[in-house]
Amino acid sequence: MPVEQPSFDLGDADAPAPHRPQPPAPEPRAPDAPLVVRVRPDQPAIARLFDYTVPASLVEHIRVGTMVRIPLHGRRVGGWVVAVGVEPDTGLTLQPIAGVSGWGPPPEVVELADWAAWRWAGRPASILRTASPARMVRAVPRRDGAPFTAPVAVATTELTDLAAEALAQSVSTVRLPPTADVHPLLVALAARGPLLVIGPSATTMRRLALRLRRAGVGVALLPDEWAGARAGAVCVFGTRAAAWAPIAEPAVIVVLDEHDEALQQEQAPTWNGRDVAIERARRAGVPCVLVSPMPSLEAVARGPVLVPSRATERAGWPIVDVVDRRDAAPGEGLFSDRLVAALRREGPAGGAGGAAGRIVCLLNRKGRSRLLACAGCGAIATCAECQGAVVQGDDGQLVCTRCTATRPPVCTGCGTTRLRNLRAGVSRVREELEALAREPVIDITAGSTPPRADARIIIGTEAALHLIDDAAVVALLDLDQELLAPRYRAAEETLALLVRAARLLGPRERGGRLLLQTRLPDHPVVLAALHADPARVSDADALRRRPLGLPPFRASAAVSGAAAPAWIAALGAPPGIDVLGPAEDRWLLRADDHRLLCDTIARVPRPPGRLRIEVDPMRL
DNA sequence: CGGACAAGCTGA
DNA sequence: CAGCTTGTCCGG
Repeated sequence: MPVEQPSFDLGDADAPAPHRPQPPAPEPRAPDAPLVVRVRPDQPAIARLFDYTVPASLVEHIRVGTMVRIPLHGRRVGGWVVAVGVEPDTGLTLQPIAGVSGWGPPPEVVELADWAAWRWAGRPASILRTASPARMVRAVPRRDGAPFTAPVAVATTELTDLAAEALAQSVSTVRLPPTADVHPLLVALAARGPLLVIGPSATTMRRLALRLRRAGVGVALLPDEWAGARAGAVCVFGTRAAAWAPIAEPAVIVVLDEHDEALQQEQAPTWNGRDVAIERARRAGVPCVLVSPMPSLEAVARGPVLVPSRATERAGWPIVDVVDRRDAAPGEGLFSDRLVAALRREGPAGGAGGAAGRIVCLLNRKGRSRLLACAGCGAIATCAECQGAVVQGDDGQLVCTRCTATRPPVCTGCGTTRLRNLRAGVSRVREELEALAREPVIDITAGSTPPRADARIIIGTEAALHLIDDAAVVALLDLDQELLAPRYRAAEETLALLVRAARLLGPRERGGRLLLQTRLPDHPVVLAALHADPARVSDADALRRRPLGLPPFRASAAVSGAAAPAWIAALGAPPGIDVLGPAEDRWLLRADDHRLLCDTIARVPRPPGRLRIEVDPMRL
């Protein structure tokens, strides 16, 4: 169904804004000299830029960011125009570009991609792919200079005051409790002009975008409405990739739930949407407003934390029941009397909340499996050295829990590679809960479908929090497993889990309860939730991390892959860089700041072969 | 990335 | 020594 699209609708996406002049026009050239553009090929392995001429018929479509086809070494590849009207090296015959594919990111984003490639030791092309539309955009809507329509002013509230304070800062964090409604804050910020709003959850971003649209404000929701965002004069909402949104001139950049790890890209380059947003706002000279119920140390290091009243903050955290399990015998810690009472609706929250008093029990299991059986002969997978139980690591290898010996995932009995995850943990707990509750219990793990609305008791892993949005009680059966996890962010990650649990329960006035079973009742995470005071975690973490040189106090990068030994050899021992390892075929670099770390990484040539450099790794 | 070309291996 | 594989280089 080809729609005739004879030429590009240039719209007014690059119309000059009153407070910022157009970028300088291309250098004057002889009337008959062809326009020359510099192009970055869409091939991450090719780091160079190449110059091409532009046929006269295509000149009107060319701007910085435009996606073009170029002949390169006898074939055609895609690329982005990164400069227009350049002076080519003399003595070089330039080829013409082969065509214009469509609209690309605006010039500021093309520059930001270069910065991010430095900051996260990646390739600009891989960033530009993220910044480009999923499908080619042949035309963007015309807005014909229509101005941004700000929302109608709302009465002054605590949130409008916080918004005003945040707008006076270049970077600040507004600490709003887990169940607080951020819509009024966004309305107040949008009085300044079009917002760029990014956050970890697609469903939340969609909901907030539609709500602002209903309030009469122009909104484009990424990734679907890329062209609408490129046209300008609208607020743009999206998940972490929206940090690269094609919005030419946001008045404010907002990052919701800035503490959430989903804002960080998992594959290298491991850019973090919050940090991209902060840099983008700095370059644009506009305020960056971070919002979180539990500001990360990274956010705290960037600017002031603006807090609402104690009453507001307390109202937005749930009632917390700390169940001290220090006197429980080892192994019987999962089912306290308080939990059993809640299961039988005898607890204080028996009639509270929606979903007929739903109870969600969480038992998180990181890693892939605790117990594996062979799909062929049924044997339980054990260690070849000591016959201990093995668990499957994230890389698929079987690791012995006793002697840490590692082997490939192959059955020692019959040689098959098909191993079945028994999930004995959650299954057994489900049966025991059913016996205790005397009614059916549903279990939910990653890949499950959302439970029926009338499922009253649910046991699941963290994945359950994505599939359920309503509960009267959320019980963390083994909080200590989270608190004591061997990750430097364990405390922040656990509090983030409690934040998500709190959102199932709703505001404190709904009476939902967060049940924490723990042998560490005085842990800062427990106290933070109990007192609605997340600073207890960030203060304690800062005290712990600073002397250890952990993020954000020092910068780090993990280097792995087949080419890592050669790269480390080429790195040598530059001043100011600590090189640790290898541990599990991974080296760790540390420096006092990112400038030194990233400059050093950029100077070392990359040997051929697979090399993964993870700047700011999640695990050290 | 992927084509071009050079250097190295093999079999009659 | 042709014919093939493997490796390195480079692109406008």
